[in-house]
Amino acid sequence: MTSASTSRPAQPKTRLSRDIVLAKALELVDAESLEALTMRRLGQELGRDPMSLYRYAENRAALLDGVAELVLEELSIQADDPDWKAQLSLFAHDLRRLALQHPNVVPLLVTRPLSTPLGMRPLGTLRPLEQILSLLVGAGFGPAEALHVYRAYYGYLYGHILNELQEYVVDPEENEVLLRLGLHRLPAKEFPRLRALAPALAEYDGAAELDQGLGILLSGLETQLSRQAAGPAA
Amino acid sequence: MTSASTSRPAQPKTRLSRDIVLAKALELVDAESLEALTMRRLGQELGRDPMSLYRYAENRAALLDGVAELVLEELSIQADDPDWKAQLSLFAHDLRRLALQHPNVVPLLVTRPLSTPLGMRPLGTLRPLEQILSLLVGAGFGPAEALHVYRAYYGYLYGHILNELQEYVVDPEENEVLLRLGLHRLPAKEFPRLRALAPALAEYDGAAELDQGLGILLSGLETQLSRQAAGPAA
DNA sequence: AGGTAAAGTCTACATCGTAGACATGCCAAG
DNA sequence: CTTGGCATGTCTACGATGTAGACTTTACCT
Repeated sequence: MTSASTSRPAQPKTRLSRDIVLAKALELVDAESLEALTMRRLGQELGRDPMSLYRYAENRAALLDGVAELVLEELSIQADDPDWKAQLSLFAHDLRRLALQHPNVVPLLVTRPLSTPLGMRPLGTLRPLEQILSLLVGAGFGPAEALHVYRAYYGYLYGHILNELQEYVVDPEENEVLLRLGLHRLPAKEFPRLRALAPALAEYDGAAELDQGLGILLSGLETQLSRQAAGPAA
Repeated sequence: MTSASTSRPAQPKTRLSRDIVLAKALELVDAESLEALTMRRLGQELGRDPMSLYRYAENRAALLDGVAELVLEELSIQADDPDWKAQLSLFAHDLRRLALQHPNVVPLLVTRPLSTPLGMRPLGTLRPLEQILSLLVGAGFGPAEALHVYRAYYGYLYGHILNELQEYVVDPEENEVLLRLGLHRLPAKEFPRLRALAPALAEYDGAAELDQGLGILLSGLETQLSRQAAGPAA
């Protein structure tokens, strides 16, 4: 063997760039896990010294932010569609698909913002927010109402994704078996409902569930807001 | 100074126990952060060798799970209340209060389950699920319907909490200023809506928002499910 | 050809989780 | 009271991690 052993997927020529680094980082996270994304490991994966990464991200936390931003950039929203509910539904399914495609990144999407005040987040992270606000205002909502709708919408959306990922088990064959096995550990006296629901847990249709919840929430919000706008107290 | 320098809050006598360890761990997480909770630091805080902790938790991850479980144990639900919507609303506000009280623990509550198949989670984590299912079945839902309602409910609830914590800024005085300052960084062309909403962002009433969203979602689910149960296709 | 700034590397250090051998304390059985 | 034995706590040590700072190499513009 001249230079490659088992996995050395990087030719030692090409110049590095932020995009290349982040792409490889995402690849690594998808293939293994968040903890597997260490500076040394990523450096090795790129055929470069780990320290070279610091030219493209201030530190590891920033690198993680970069990965999250990269994923979110795959999303786009048609901000001028007058049918806001359809557009929000579309966007929701896009995000859901993304989450299922990059499950290991979801913890980042969900927790990184908690340690970063809103105004300081990477722009890519804030863009969806701005676009959705724009969509809602364009559809006739007042700015404050739009914020209101956005919050309920995003809240439910993120919650649903977390829910679905929690119930998602990798191996589709042994799914039921594993599930029952896991549940079997639970004391029967204390967890009768949960144990009885094992089969129902196995046949979970995430997309349908998302649709239903969103539909209810959004049309509910719509009627409530329009009623409020019609006759509020002065 | 005889033995204490700045902070040595542990008398070297008392026997350790899992509860003591977890309580101190939670205290530390609340006072500082998740990353501050290292084995060495916690050992020092307890006046014991770091390695002694391994008698009470297999490893650091298990310790984190323990902290999450400890927090969730503060919750309780009245599973025999026939007014399920009121009970769910109560529980929701309990959880919200808990999240605001222990914001640093929320990432744990949200992400730890992602790496643990449902059946393998600490029992304390699963108890709310079981109790809510019980509540719903007791109120007349079929088991599958109950699961359905639970998912939408918990999804929205967790989403709302994440949302609220994201917009929560610590210093209540400089709140507006900081917020505006943060937002001021955003390019005006690209983020007009967001920048204009700075004042609205500042006066966020989490409890009210939670109530409204939950109310809409739950009553929507109720009517939809009852309609479904009345006349479904065979 | 030369010079300058960027890109990449090397070395070193503090800190982390934790394995494994060891010391110490406590309680029950003799 | 003595003597086990087992649970509890400690010590030492190792490999891995993030990253600072000084250095070398490379690429490009004049």
